[in-house]
Amino acid sequence: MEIFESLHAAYGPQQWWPADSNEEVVIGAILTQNTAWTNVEKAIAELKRADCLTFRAIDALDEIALAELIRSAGTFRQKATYLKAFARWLVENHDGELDAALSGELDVVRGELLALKGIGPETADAILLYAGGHPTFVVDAYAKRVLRRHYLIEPKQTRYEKVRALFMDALPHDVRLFDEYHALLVEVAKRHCKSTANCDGCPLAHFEHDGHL
DNA sequence: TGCCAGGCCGGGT
DNA sequence: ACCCGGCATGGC
Repeated sequence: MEIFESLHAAYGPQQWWPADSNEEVVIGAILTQNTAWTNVEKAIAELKRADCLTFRAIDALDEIALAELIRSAGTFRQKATYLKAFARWLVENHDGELDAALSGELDVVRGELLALKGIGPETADAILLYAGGHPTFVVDAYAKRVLRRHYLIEPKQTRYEKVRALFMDALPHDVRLFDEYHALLVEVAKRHCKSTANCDGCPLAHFEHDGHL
């Protein structure tokens, strides 16, 4: 866990996914697909203003009206469809109770989420970790960028499940660890692994060929 | 002013 | 299995 320890020593506890409810986590997870978080915040504010920040409300809402509320998040017609699909699934199969829907065995719930339109592997893992309290590792563009930059994965070996397995096989399955680790990878990527590398002061500067996570 | 951001889907090879 | 075009807003 050398990388984790270095990042943790440098940045400390992160408190990453800001939300007032588990439902808001899921909504944010869908809205943030390939989208800057600042644009998601505007959309969430619009949903809150319309009192539509729950899946029961979204299930009852007209899809076109929903799309208009979340316009600022980009790809808003698709995301409106995805939110409606999630709401319908939740109400039909779990009486609209998110916590109950996420309370099963990790792999089982993960499979159910992946079967939904608009829920891919990263969104599923974010939901499972941050709303469901399941120990699953969230792999995003930031994590891949950091790993590539430090030669911990091959340039082409960025298939989601492979990278996820890299972490899951090497680390204890602990929610707090996975939460914190993901947040720290985002932080170091934002500071040092943008399009142009700012390696000055990067906590990982000396980890170039160390295979440990 | 074009490029990018906390992806995913559907169709093609 | 993997690759690609489309989706779309707001910030830099």
